Amino acid sequence: MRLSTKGRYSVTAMLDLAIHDKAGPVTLADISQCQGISLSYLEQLFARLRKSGLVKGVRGPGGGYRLARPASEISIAEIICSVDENVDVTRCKGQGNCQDGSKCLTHELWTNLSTKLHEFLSGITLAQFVERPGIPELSLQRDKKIGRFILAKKQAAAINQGVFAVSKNINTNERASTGLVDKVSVR
Amino acid sequence: MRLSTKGRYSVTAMLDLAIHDKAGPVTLADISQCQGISLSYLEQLFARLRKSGLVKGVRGPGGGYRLARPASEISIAEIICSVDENVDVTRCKGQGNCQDGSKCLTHELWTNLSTKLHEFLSGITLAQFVERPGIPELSLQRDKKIGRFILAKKQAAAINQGVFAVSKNINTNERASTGLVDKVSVR
DNA sequence: GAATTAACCTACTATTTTAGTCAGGAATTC
DNA sequence: GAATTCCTGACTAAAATAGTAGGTTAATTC
Repeated sequence: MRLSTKGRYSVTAMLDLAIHDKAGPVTLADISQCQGISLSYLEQLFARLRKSGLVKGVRGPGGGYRLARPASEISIAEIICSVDENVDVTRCKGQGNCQDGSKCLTHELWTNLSTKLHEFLSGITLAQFVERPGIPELSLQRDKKIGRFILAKKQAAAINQGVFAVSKNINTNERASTGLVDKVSVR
Repeated sequence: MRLSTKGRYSVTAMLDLAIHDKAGPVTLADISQCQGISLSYLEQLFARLRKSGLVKGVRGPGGGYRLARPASEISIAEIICSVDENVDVTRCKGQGNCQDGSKCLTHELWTNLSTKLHEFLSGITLAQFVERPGIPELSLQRDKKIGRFILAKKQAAAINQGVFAVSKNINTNERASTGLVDKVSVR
């Protein structure tokens, strides 16, 4: 099991949008440069995110992408679903073809497990990550270094105005990442 | 994001082992026939499961595979980890190469998310699925139909002896599976 | 002890997915 | 009208997945 880079890129990019949301649209060129992802590839991903109604594109100079909804209403699950299209279901597609006529156990197992997984990922929102203490400041610091000056300026103003209020931070789970963890979800 | 068939096959096969565990070893040929998976492919998966210490092979006639530990001590996460090898981590491997010297946000985000996902999958054991009411009986019924007679016989005896006690059943979540759910985890 | 069963092992192959490139067009701002 | 940025579709190389094939070894049964 793994999270494709497609999914990872998307979540990361959306996080970037969420962090800079109050400061205005973020261009894909910025994200591309900052995260070392091909611009064209990002465009493909954002085409899907836009079709899913997660982001809004703003054309022309000063344009870019913004979140279509508040970060608190966008879950990790939604992001991943919009870029990963895996529509085909279990081996026995609904009617159960496990050699006999009866519905096979497998189907129920997977719908159950997938439902639980989806519920889990639905419970994590972009906002929960943005709201963690230090994140906006760290992001600003980084932006300045790589030359996202205009954005950094707008963002700094936003921070000063207290837009990035630090609220209930999520369970950080700082313990060292084991090999197992990496295998499960980070590709 | 998706669960590879590699992972899905493995979990399903392990579930089969768990259901028939008290009745003796299960052959890969049986699983192959029942689930329509290539025998050779199953062998490759079980080689990994064995190396991970999740199953024990029993050679010769009447042999097959058994769980190396009680089903209650084998989590879905362990199974998936043993067959999926994705060792490479996030883009910035530890030191953070997001154009500047500082550790990028992304890394923390993913270790955090992956830890949570792993914890989630670690919390689900094979036993939880086997113990759901009706599963052993349904499995027996199916086994009979496709000709797993010897196994079915042993299993029926086991059921009669009350080996498959129905204990606390897990949250079944019967609601219809949405497209979203399939996209998230079932490939 | 020969035949059978079934685990165990290694190498190869086709298909699909991923990740990326390229080449352009359309809206917006200056 | 020139620059900027989104937006679109078609193509491509590399990697992972899923499956094949052909064999060896250990235990059991006859």
